[in-house]
Amino acid sequence: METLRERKKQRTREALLRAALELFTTQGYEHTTVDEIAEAVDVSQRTFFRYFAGKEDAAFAVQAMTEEHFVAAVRARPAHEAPMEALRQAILQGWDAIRGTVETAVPIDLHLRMYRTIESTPALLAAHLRRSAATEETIARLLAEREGVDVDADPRPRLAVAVFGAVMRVTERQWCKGDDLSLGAVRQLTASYLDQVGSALTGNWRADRDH
Amino acid sequence: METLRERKKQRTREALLRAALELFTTQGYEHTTVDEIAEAVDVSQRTFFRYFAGKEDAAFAVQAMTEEHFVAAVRARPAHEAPMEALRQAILQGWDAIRGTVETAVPIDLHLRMYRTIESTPALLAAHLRRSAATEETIARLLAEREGVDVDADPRPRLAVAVFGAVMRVTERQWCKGDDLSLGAVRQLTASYLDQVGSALTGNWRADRDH
DNA sequence: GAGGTTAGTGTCAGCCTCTGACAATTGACA
DNA sequence: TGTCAATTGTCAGAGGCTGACACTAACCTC
Repeated sequence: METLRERKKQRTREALLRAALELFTTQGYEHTTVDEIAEAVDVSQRTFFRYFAGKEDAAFAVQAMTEEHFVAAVRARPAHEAPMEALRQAILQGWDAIRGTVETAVPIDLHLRMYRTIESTPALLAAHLRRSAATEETIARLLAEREGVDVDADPRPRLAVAVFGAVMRVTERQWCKGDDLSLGAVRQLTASYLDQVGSALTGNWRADRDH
Repeated sequence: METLRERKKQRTREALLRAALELFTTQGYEHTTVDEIAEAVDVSQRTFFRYFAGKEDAAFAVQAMTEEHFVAAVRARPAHEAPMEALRQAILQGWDAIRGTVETAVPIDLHLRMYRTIESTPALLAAHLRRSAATEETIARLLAEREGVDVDADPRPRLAVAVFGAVMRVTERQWCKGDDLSLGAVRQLTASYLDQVGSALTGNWRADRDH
């Protein structure tokens, strides 16, 4: 943020991002045109595409930050931790750290509402799942290196990470459907669901149906 | 397939589908325009959109058949089977049944090559993951009903199905990357990876690194 | 501080996906 | 054979996205 130029650029980008998220969450992603976003910030449509690769890119700009944060958190876990435990700790601590990371760019409330929009917009949900898949690949390589196994010969890193990702997806989905759209709620859901994976796989659900 | 009209429609649809998949797999999905597909079958662009909701819809027309087949296979499993075992049997038997199901519409080889294209095309991969998520939701409800639990109150059905789906994704990915693009190869990979989930989750990979 | 350099922006033209409207064609059926 | 209905083609247009080029504003040097 040295020169006037850079500050102006930063401001334009943030204005575009905020306008985009605001429009997406209020009137829907599909019903928001790039022209509208550009007009709300009073720049040309062409300028929008100079800051974002497309509508989708704007929709996930904040998510991208939290993903990076999560990867860094996994990398920072002590080497003696078992893989799944490292992932669990990283995600739980990640939910706490989001507030600080995100709020530099966008109101935290807007970011949380955007989750709902993503979950209920087919095109965005698809993009979200693909992004998650990419992150999982990164994490799988990271864990494989940590544990000293070959990620291409041994399927266990990818399997473990995929299972973890699957639990996270179910968590997000349930969280978005509920009323309590707070960080505390998602943190609690995350821990709860991670604890139930084992029980879910053994598959004797009929024994105790009062879950 | 009674009237001449219906036969013509069927032929047009199959011609469009085959032309689309052929073009997608040879010159790439993004580099194929709808105009090209329509021209290859000698119909107007508008007609293509009367048969398919979009390029993407054409790309997944065959996958949609196999997904339905899988859901039906799960529904047909005996009630005494544990959930995960039912899924395992359904998918393994599904891989065998694909040949018959698919070949009525498209050469089996073309369908298998399409998997690779999907896996290597970001837009298609995203759509594929979303479709899988939708199928998983269907299966989760099915299993919940089978086991007599409430799918919205008890997270275990969704968790189990999500984990299963995660394993399938890793399997598909590895299969597409390899050389042997046959049904036997994917069947074997599927069984192998399903067997390794437990081992992957316990997370003591360092003990035996020779997987 | 004037003048040249560079970065960011606006404008314009164009491609591609997809949709609605209307007219033309073709199969179905009495 | 003539009417009816379904299928198709044509046309126009919205919306996402990109390349080219000119213009403006910030930067940097003298």
